[in-house]
Amino acid sequence: MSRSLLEAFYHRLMGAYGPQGWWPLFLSSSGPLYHKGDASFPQNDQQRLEICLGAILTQNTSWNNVVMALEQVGRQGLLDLNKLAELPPEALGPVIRSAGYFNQKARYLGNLARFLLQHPFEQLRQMPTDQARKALLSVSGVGQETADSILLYALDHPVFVIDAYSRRIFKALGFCAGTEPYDQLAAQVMAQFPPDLTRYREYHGLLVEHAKHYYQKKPYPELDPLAPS
DNA sequence: GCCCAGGAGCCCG
DNA sequence: CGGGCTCATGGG
Repeated sequence: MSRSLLEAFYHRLMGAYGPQGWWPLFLSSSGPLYHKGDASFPQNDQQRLEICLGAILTQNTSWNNVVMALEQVGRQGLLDLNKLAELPPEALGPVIRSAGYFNQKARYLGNLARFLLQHPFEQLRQMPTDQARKALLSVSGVGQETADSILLYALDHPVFVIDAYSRRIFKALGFCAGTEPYDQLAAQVMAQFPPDLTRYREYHGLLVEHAKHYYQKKPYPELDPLAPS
């Protein structure tokens, strides 16, 4: 994993697409969906919770389906930790139906809500990153990518999120083999691309945007138009 | 009809 | 540790 290539690619993406301002909020924010260059984001626990719910709901699922589910959550007044913690999965499932795997995800959301009641956002934010990560991973339904998304976007911990897109793109560009275990790939990136909250958020958002342009449908382009030389 | 989406848990060799 | 299976809706 070359530091200069990783850096160059970041700037190419930024030049092509501009700041992405992830994570998109629409339920708990009356302001803009995206938060370009806004270091004070997220601003409150309700926004942090929305990010956590989205991180679970988007597991192997297109964002559009997640939006529909989150709208139902809001409509039912369920953007609320206490309610989510107590609501039986059979009752929550139909609400998030559009996000798919709704029986599983209803359980996962309940697990996470009960965890967050025991570990308030402020506590998780102050905790050392690796300790907060370990705690999140103890929740059934929170795997590595979901944990890192929550850490990065909801808890302001500078961790690099590896997802199917970033792995696919880095592999195509020859940055990595593509078969590395999650932790190993994340560690390689973070060793070469210094931890920085805003840059990590942007890089992930940019990779997803780039993937939607060139890495959605097979066959992928022979040569990535933004490949740094 | 088919393929895929911003994965995770479980089981099995 | 790695691979295969299950979970499910909605859009292209």
